[in-house]
Amino acid sequence: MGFVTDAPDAKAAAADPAKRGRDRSADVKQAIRDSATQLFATQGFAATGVREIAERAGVDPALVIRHFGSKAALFLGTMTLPGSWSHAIEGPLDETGERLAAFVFDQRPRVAASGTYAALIRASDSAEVRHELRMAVHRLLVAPLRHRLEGDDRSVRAQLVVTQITGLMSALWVTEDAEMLIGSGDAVIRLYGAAMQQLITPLQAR
Amino acid sequence: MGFVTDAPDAKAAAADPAKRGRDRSADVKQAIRDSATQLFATQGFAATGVREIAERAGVDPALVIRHFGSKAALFLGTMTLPGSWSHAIEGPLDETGERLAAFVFDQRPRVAASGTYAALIRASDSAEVRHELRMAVHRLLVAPLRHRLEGDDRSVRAQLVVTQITGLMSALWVTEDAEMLIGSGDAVIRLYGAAMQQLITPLQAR
DNA sequence: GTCTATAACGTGATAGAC
DNA sequence: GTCTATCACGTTATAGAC
Repeated sequence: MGFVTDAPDAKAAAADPAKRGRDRSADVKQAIRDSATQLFATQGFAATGVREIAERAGVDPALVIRHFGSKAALFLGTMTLPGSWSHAIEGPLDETGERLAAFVFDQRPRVAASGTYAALIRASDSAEVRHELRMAVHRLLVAPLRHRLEGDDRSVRAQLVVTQITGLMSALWVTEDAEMLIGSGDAVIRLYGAAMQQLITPLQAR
Repeated sequence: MGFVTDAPDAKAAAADPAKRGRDRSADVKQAIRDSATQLFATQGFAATGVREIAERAGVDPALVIRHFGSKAALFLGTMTLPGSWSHAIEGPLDETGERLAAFVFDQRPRVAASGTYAALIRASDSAEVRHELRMAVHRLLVAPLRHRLEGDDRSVRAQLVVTQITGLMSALWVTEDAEMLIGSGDAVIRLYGAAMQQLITPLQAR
């Protein structure tokens, strides 16, 4: 397979076999968590096997289940959206649209963010994953953004700006729309930023 | 399970057992296709079994594979986005944003459109599905829309309007964002429509 | 008692024999 | 076209090591 991202042989990162009992157990659990995070984010839920996670962590497959209950629970426990949107949301209000677009655009190579989002969307047939996803998006994006808006329909507008953001994330990370990448990032940021700005600070004009 | 949409017992729709040879074979194939379309659109790829598809079509499970090669190929062959966007795209240009938003919003109860889109997105870990999805979206939305735009950056703008559309589809059909439904459809259509209009007929002002 | 490893079960998709 | 075998999967039962 071969991943570009990091250590070619992260196996046996499991634990110092010299350790015993609770110490080693914690290490094993962490090794499983790390392995799962990597694999889920790069391959998704369905394509990643429990045996594969275990092998990469250097432990027995049964341990994965014993420690986390099920593959689904492990997925839910590890796949959490990283929340570093504060800078994009908290700057000057009249350029927030562009900052948001630029932020999404710049995350492209980062597997932690883009891979996690894609994995969650693709696993969203589970009601639990959908719930997790909605909560995370609300906490990280909708709520902070709504807090900054002024005027009418604040809630709906915040929600809709986030809908635009997730649309961009989907295009870049889920369906991987290549045209948009070559289509000059600058234009994307400027134009999509303006479209979001329309809902952040609405113009009276029409 | 119980589906709200249609015939409670569509089983044995397979074929008239009196028929022979090529005739019956075509009927069987169609019955499998119908069954698969229904089930994939309501339950998604992973949750739908070959046995289940076969039972609903009234045929042997092995026939499903024999006729379509694999479950994945059957999925690819049946899940195609319905394309009835013409009205929304072809009306007066200065209200296209609202028409697009309204069209998406009104599709909500229709499983054929919403379920198919959700199923495709969730199966988009397959490179083939991603390709299929991009082609369909381009053919149904990006190309017709770009054809109607004027001014600079037509291609990018068309692409970005479609990004907004898919964002709305994701929110309504994939993550199933409930707040937006109660959040008064009228406001959603008006506001999101305006945001799309921003890219369809850009204002010079700022 | 607690953590780990072996082996086995049930179910899924699919391939091959008839 | 139908039946049965195969193989990989998630998961569990159970026994071993400290």
